[in-house]
Amino acid sequence: MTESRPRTRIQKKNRKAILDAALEVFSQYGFRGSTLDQIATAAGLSKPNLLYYFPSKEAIHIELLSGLMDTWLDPLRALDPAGNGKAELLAYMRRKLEMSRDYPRESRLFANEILQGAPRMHDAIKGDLKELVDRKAAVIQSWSAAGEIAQINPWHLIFSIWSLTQHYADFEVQIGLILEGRENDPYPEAERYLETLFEKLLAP
Amino acid sequence: MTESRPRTRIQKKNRKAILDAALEVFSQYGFRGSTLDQIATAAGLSKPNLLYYFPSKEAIHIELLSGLMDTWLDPLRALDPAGNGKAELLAYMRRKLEMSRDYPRESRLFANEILQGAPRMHDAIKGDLKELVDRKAAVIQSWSAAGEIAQINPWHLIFSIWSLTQHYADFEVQIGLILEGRENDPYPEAERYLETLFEKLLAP
DNA sequence: GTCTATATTAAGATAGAC
DNA sequence: GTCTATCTTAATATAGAC
Repeated sequence: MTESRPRTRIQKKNRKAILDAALEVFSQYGFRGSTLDQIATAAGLSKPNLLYYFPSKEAIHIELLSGLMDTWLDPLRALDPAGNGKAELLAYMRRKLEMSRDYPRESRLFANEILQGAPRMHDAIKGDLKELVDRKAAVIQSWSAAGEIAQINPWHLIFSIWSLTQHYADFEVQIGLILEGRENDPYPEAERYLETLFEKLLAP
Repeated sequence: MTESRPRTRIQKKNRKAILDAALEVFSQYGFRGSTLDQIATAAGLSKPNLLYYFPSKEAIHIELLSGLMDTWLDPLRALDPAGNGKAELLAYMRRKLEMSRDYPRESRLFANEILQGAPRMHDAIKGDLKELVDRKAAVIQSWSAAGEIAQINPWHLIFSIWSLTQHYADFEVQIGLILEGRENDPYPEAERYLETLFEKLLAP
């Protein structure tokens, strides 16, 4: 995926600026709704100069997505079968919530890709992601069987952790408007609320 | 919003076909990522004929969104202050899950609009939606005070009902790929899982 | 009401000077 | 490496015949 390795300092800086600008634009408008003009402007470069660094609009998008999948799955990979079930799952939820807070654009880029039918992530979801989820679902089932946590459907448990945490990034605008005048930063309350929710849900 | 009322049967039929096609396309690609060509093809009409019924691409989008807001809020409006707290909230969750199952495109249209910064729904969210949510949050608080349900943040409770149910529509592709070979239809399990979750969360 | 033809602008991408 | 100029295609929208 990273065949062309940047050499000079200026190349590194510009590639980084382009990817950051593209993340900003793609995460808001999706692939087809974004234009090279927007990305070039956001990156402070001309359109042809942008295409000096990347061969096409699609190449930028693919570069972003392929970098994303790994980062996105790291918290789930970190779920330790040897650890305590409830503690591990709560820690996973907290890490996912932190990612929504710290990387909301990445979350929205992913959401856009799925909404559009996952044309570029289809294989990664069907392959690596499914395989990882199935593996971790078995771990969760073993925690249930050992009486560490309640008997619950592990796949839907994972979906619920995803949806509850990513919602704060993906629907940030809506949440901000509804909580206006009440909570400037929804995350502290979100963490308290979700901790309570999963404590109660997982209690055997 | 509905200034031009269709007269003839054929007008009604074509307007409906256009709005249905537009829902299909907009919900997948967002406003900017969708083209009139796609919508016209999906509706079985020529592009100029489509623009005979609607003055512009934006007019179609606005028509869809303004129809959506009301339908979307009906289940929350139905939350009855006189009813039993836990039963009312579980019924709300079930209605929202049914909407994800029966109207997934509407859910994705809404998700796309929020992801793009809610340019056309901003005022409706800040106005009607916020007002309704604040009102129902007070109802939920009164249920907590009366000991009918646990003490929990009512705003985040509402967010959690939205995220958990809408996730099955918005991330349908991802869920389908992960559950492939396991559950053809995720909704029966989703309902069981979410019932358990909210039973445990709301128990005083 | 519906179509073909077309005007007009925007978008992805390239050529070639510096 | 970066720019201006430009090619080409696609997109919104309109004109005008039928």
